[in-house]
Amino acid sequence: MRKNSDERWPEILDVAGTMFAERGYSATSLQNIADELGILKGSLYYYIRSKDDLLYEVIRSVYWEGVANFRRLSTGDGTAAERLFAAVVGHVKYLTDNLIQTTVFLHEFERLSPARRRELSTLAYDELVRDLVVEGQAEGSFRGDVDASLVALAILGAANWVYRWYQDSGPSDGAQIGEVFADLFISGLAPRPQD
Amino acid sequence: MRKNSDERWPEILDVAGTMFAERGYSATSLQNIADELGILKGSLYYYIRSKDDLLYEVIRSVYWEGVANFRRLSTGDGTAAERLFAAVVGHVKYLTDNLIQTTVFLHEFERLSPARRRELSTLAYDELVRDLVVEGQAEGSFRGDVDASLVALAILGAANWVYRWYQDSGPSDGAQIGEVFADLFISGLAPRPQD
DNA sequence: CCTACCGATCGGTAGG
DNA sequence: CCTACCGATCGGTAGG
Repeated sequence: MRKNSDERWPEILDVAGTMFAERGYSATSLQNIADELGILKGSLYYYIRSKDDLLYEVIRSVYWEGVANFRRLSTGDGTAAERLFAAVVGHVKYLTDNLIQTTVFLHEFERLSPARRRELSTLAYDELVRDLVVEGQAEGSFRGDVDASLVALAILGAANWVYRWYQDSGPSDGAQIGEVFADLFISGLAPRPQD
Repeated sequence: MRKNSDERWPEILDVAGTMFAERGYSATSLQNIADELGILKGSLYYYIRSKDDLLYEVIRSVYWEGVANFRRLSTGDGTAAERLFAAVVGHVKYLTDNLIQTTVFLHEFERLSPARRRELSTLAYDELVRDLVVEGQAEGSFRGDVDASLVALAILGAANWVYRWYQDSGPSDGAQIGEVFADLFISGLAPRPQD
């Protein structure tokens, strides 16, 4: 069954993403992907120039959409606490709504070529969260006795780790998980009486 | 240069662990490991029966020692809050003190054969943390309006994620990171006025 | 641990 | 010149 390129390319990205998420990038051969698509392995080279291209393309859109989503939520109206809440909820929801691609991004990022790793730096997220924490500390809504960078890494660790255990079958969905996590961190960041 | 088995075996585990942590299990060939050791690939089969054996042996000891460490800290004397603090600090310190093996455990766990994955279930950690949260809620030192399992996953996410960004060159060491994280979560779990 | 290999599969490319 | 592949094979490597 011949398909035109407009139909096939998203299908390739979908199949490759699913297999990379399940077996890992290095353990997935182009033959595996071609078999799943019902085409010959060599035919994949009409769409890509190398296996690394395929990993890059799977990660690229989920990365840029995710950063844009996070930036929009973290730079809106409201206090830093309100924006941190919205950003954490939105980030976890984005992750669970795009679980396969996010899993590939978070688990296989280091398999990208060095040049592509620099392009899609994970530091973007770290900085957005850290800036929110710094703002909240300046506002006085967050305690000032903790290092904002470490707090940002704690928040992103808890949120990103969701890809390791989340199941669509429940009991909680992404938004619910995000709300619990955001509330926990914002409570933990509340200014203390002795400050 | 022939070495006896007592010297060579830990050397094999060290080299394999380092390469699995850096390149990933699937992207590391037995030839890579043999080259680094200065022996022939086929000679590795004097020590192992399969490549999976090597991954298992790298993960096994760091897993069981880590669980024992965590259990000792979480079931000692003191309140649930005190033990959660000690367990988080000890867990992060254990992770950074054994960064290579812990990275292999946390990143390559899914590459183990299904039987071995069942043997080294990551649920052990989840349950230990959840039990601490439940105890703290029963004691009244933790708020009761959050799901203990979700809180446990947030704590383990933040703590385990450390393997993704920790650097021995600083600025914080494992114990310092653990103290900030533990304090943040324990503050976040403090009973609220309206409860 | 080495020598001497195996069945199969790897990522990638040839001409048409 | 292009799109959308094919059958066959390249040099090397996989686990055993």
